[in-house]
Amino acid sequence: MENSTDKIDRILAQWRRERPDLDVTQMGVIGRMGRLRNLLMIELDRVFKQHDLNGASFDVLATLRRSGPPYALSPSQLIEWTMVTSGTMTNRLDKLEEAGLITRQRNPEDGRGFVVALTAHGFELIDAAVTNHVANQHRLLEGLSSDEMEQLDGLLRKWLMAVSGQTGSDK
Amino acid sequence: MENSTDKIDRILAQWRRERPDLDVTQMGVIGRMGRLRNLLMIELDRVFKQHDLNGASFDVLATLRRSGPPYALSPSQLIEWTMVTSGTMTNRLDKLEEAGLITRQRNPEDGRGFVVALTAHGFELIDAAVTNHVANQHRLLEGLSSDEMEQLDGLLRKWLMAVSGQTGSDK
DNA sequence: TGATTATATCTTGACGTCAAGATAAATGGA
DNA sequence: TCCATTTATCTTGACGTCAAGATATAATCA
Repeated sequence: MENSTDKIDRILAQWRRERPDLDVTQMGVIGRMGRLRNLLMIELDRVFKQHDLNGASFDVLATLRRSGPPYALSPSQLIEWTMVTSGTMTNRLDKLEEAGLITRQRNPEDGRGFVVALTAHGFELIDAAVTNHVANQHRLLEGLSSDEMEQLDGLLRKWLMAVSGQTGSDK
Repeated sequence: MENSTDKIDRILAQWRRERPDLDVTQMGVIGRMGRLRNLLMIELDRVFKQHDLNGASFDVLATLRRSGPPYALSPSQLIEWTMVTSGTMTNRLDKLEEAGLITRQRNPEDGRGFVVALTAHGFELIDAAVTNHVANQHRLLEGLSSDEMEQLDGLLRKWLMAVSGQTGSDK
């Protein structure tokens, strides 16, 4: 017990044997983050599925919900918040519209644009889903103390800022 | 300056306004990790692309390379290391075989199986790619001190272990 | 030995995503 | 006013992934 190793440790050990010239410390951090992210996605999807949603549809509905009344945004605004391409957003909106969770109306003030709004059903559904989603996230972080969680958040924030700055993304 | 906010902070602020009943601290941590992961993937892909690879093909070739001589594994072993489904692996191997980076031969000791091996070209390519990949990872972590990196790794390890145990995945 | 069960891999069909390009409407000068 | 440019969104085609099921071989056991 203790000092237990995981798959990432075994990968790093292999590299150190085969390529002792490389310092794979960073690979460990990045690899562990990737694995964790995948695992978390699977767990989050479980709850989404209980509401007939997936990560993509949840993302759009949640963005509309938290934007506040009248729970309506343009596709462009949704694209900015969710950081997907316009093609992806068109596809997501098609599905959500067909499911009766949103409406898509032409913007009377700009003939090029649309206004995407939550339906009553969409509102109820996302409000319930978010409640369960947040509870699920709490469960997934039970393994860390609040101090550790705060520390982790600080480090991730710093890292994210650094990489964003370096690559000119986000804002 | 200082105390700067990012997109995640703005999302959390919206939730706190619209749903003050929810504690979204955990959402912040998970969200920031997701964004960071996406950003990192984009940056890693840049280097993969320089070698005509993507994350999927790099993953397979790297697994074969670090397994050591004779740089050969079964599809099942590759599936276990890379944690993808068999259908995904078949697809990846088809592409790599067509590109001349691996060979796929029937296993003489088990008629159901195959032996996937790096070609000479595949070996050279992945060895060069890994060198650049590791340098790229170093660059992406320049924003953190080695102390911070170590701290982060420890927290991620603990979190990963907790979630893995909770969900019975990984090993 | 023959039948059942387990294993290794491939096949198929559906998804969500992206890049690139097509439309159509709005904007900014000349 | 008219044309060139920009903006908002949709369309198309290609990818990588997964779940479910199809095959074929191996292992087990009655």
